Amino acid sequence: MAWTDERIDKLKALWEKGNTASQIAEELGGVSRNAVIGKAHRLGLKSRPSPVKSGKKKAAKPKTKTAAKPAAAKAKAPKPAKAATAKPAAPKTVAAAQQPPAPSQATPSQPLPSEAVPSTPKIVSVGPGGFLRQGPGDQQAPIPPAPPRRLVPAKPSPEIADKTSLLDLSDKICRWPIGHPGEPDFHFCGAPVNPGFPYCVEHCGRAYQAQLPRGTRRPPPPLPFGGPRVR
DNA sequence: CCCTGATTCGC
DNA sequence: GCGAATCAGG
Repeated sequence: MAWTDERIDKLKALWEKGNTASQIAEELGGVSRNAVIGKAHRLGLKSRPSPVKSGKKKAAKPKTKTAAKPAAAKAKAPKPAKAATAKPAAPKTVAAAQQPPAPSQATPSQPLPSEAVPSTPKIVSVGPGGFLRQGPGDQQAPIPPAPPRRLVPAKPSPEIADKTSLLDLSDKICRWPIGHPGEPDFHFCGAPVNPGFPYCVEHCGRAYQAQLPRGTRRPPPPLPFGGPRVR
């Protein structure tokens, strides 16, 4: 079974939705669990709670079907794994509560010019509402906003009459979740996004306002506010 | 044993 | 690129 665009799309959606590889495989049909996992990794999907992680070393697995060649020894070097070289783990949150990564020790043959360490490698700007905004290279909402547990916005928008499902998400529609994942009527706002943000104008206000530390909250920004420049 | 995802490596 | 085989933790 070939990995068509649609199948890949579904794989992504289901994977990120939290389905297990087995479930995804069954859903897609024609593929094994391993195929799903393999594809997921090739797609660069992030790993989800996996039982086996490693900090342990992996045992080598000599899987030579036709001919066993221990002598060859392959190029299968035991992965040093976390060598802790200059490899930023690419933190996803830009929240203020971010912790500095463990200081890597000096790399051999790479004398550091000095301790000149860029304090803010990422481009971050502040939007009118006081929330942080990310540069184009690093997309993703700062923090998934905690959606209202028991309160649902009266009526988000008429467009979602058909329920905006996970599969319907795009960068042009509001991703604000309505309801709780798992509920039969769980869906997303689906309204047109505030340009440059993952949510519509209304939900941008809610999402980012909620990010502000307690005590420093300021009155809700006058809506609509328009990110970079709305014209 | 079952499940899970991660990884390897022949194809 | 694909995925069976294998590994390894729960």
